[in-house]
Amino acid sequence: MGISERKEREKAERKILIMRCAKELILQHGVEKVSMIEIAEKAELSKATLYLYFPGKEALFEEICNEAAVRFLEYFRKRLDAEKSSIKAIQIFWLCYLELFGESEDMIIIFKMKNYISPGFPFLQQELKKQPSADSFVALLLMIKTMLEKGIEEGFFDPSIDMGETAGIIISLFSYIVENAARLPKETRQSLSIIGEMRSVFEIILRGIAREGIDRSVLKLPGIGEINQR
Amino acid sequence: MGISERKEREKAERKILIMRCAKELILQHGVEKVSMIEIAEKAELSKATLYLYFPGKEALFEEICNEAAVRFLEYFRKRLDAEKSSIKAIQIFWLCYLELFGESEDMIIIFKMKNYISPGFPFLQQELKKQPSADSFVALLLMIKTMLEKGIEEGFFDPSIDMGETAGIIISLFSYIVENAARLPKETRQSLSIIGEMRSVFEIILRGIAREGIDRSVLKLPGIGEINQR
Amino acid sequence: MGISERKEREKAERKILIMRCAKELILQHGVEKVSMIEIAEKAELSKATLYLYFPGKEALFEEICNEAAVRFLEYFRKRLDAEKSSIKAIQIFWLCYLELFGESEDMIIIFKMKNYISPGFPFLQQELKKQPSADSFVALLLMIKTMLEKGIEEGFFDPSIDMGETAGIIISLFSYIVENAARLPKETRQSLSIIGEMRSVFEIILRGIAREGIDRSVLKLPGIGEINQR
Amino acid sequence: MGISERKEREKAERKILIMRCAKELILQHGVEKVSMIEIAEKAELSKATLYLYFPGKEALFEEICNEAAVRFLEYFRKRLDAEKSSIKAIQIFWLCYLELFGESEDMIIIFKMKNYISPGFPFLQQELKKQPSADSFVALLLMIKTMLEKGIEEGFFDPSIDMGETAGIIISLFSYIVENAARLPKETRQSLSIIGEMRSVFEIILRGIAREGIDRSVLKLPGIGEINQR
DNA sequence: AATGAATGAGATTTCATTCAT
DNA sequence: GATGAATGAAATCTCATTCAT
Repeated sequence: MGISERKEREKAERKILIMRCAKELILQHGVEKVSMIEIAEKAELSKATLYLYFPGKEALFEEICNEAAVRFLEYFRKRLDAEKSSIKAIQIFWLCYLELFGESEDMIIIFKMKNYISPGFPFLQQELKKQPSADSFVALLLMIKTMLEKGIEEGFFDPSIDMGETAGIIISLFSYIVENAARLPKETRQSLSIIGEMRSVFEIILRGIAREGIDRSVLKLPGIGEINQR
Repeated sequence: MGISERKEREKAERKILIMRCAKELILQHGVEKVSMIEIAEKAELSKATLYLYFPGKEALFEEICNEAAVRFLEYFRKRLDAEKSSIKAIQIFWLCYLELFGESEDMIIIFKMKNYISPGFPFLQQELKKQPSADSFVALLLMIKTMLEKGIEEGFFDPSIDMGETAGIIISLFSYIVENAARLPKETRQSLSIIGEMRSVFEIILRGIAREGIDRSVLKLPGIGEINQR
Repeated sequence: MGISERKEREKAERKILIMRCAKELILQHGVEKVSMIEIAEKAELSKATLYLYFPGKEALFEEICNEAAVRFLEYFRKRLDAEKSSIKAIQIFWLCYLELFGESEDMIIIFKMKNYISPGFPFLQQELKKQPSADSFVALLLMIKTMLEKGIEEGFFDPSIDMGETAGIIISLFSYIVENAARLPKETRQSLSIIGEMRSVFEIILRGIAREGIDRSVLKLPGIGEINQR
Repeated sequence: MGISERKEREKAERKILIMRCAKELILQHGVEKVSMIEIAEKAELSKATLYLYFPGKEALFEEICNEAAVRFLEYFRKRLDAEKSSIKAIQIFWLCYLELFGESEDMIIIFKMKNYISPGFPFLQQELKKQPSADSFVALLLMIKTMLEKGIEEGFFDPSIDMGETAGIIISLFSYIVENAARLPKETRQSLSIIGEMRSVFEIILRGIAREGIDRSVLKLPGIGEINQR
């Protein structure tokens, strides 16, 4: 029992090692340009060994992506409190995003991979069904949608707007900005301007879906200063 | 005289044929996956012949992209009237977009190619300078920015918003949706839902950048019905 | 009659034009790297036209080579006087070589082409018979051999030496130096050092084949100064 | 332990196999005309496999060349004795040359490759610096130069002659003859006449650079007969 | 007579994947 | 379980030569 457990643990560790190396390379060079040999070399394994842990390149990438998405969702859920208002939830969502974007770079991985694996998502959901790996994307989408719909109930957002669609827009924009930001060196990426830009976009969207007459100052997202205070 | 003219015309037609075949393949499989041999086969030419018309793959793709962008800009400028209000101009912009999106698929090409040639644009403009081929993207960005700034002057939009950034957001979103939409079969793509979705996005943005208190009905974009009436 | 003559003349002129262009390119880039299209462009003709005048690349090159060799032989024969001593003849040979090397670059063409067409010559004369184009090389070889043998008769050279072989050595060395020199820009090529080097080589050979006891000062070749005085 | 050693040996053998096949093809068709696919076919490997052993065509060729040059230099150094006179050293040099020319064909490879990699060498040494692969050629040149200069000190050779230049001449001639000889079938190549010819050339040069009055019989090189007796 | 257009054959190189050990 | 070695398939690009007009 002890032995088989250890073996299993070791196997899991190897898998994580491979995924971590792949992630680093993806962050450096972009998804398309990462090759199996590079990953193998970085992990100090042989190419053939990768195939013991993953049936192929595609599967490896999908798993990387899923894992990051699941982590984000958990991270967010942990910080979320059912009683909080939708606006508050959105602000927390934003903070989680910022943190994982800057620190673990998980957001970059998520969106880079999303664009590679399910480039049509969230707009082409019918195609999605063929790729079970996209489950976590769907979960993300639903979470945002739920928040936004709660915002309608609470009177912040315009009830005539389709929040499934809006959730898609938000994911798209974040995805797009992330894809761009990922090309910058890490220091630049964490600079105020990039994060400021993402905030602008998000705020414009929030204002765009708000009910007429809502006080816009409520829709403001926390800035960098407020993040550190948190 | 007549002969040389005809030859020239034929040569131009061949060039167009190649570009058309390349465009179709790009629309079908995405830019990255299109190879010179595929284009050659589709055009019923030999690989070598392509190189008579274009110095290389890169150049072929750039020309496809530029041509589409120039066409869109001209198409739009022809319909634009200097005296019209910024809101009207934006509506016309939207109509032009819709038409070229649905009919000639030029918008799809533009944005697909943009993502291939200048993936960072519009957010990483410093990288842009290395690629002179991106001139037409810049022109597009500037045109949108100008419209939005005119909207500030006319009192529609919030003067505290950076319209260069907003123009970038709009391009990004259009680019993103287009990239997605392009994966659908043509019929689906022209369906109400996709176009409706694009309209929603654009309208949300417009509302998001509008001054507080502006009558939102002014910011509405023409729907499918109105297009055909036009 | 007048017309057909003119036509023939024009045809010959075209041929010469093509050959001249090819020669210039060979001088610039080396034989292997010259392509038919380059020659055609330089001659402001189409590739296809070249094939009207020459059955193929090979034949074009052979003719260029032959023509240069014939010219050199004629040039030399005109300056040669049957009564002159063999040493004097060799010195004139050397002067002719220098002049055509520096001015018309014919020597460069001859040897570059020789190495391309009949790389084995002068050592592999049995293979040569398959290439009738090498006639002029043979003529050159024989001329040198004749001079050297006359030198034996006149008591300058060692009668135990095979002068056919020696003639081959001389051609080889000249060929080799020319091949090297041709890679230099024209100005450098005509500099004292290259010509000086060729002279050294030739003098060493002459001393090497001289009879023992011969006054070596007789074997000196004219230097640059003497050339211009001539 | 034994296993990894065997694997390493096998890998080295494969590398040697590839190089041997490449060498044979070079000997048969000349450097320019040998392609990676031909080498692969001859070695009964796939094209891709070659790239496991060599980063590219260039590198493969350079390694072939270097290896042959290094072997020759070692072969010669082993037979050389510091106390021996320069004339003796030259005779040993000649014997080494003959042996490696006839048996392993290394000399052919060296000079064929030299003409491909550093065609200007030894006359265009300024171009050489760009090609670090030419180190072994330089070493060869220096070795000959040193021998010749020792010959001046010992009173055999004319002190007014530039021995750097002369070393260049010798390399050129050997290179030239080798290039020619390599086109012959192996049996012919090893025949008396070719080797006799090379000997003649070398002897002529030695006589040409000898001091006046030196007994020419000292400058004789061992003939075929003497080689086998050795 | 001249040529624009086309092409077949071939070159180098890359990479995901397989398999014997 | 791990891997070194091998490879098939594909990509981009070049060039001498041919042929219809």
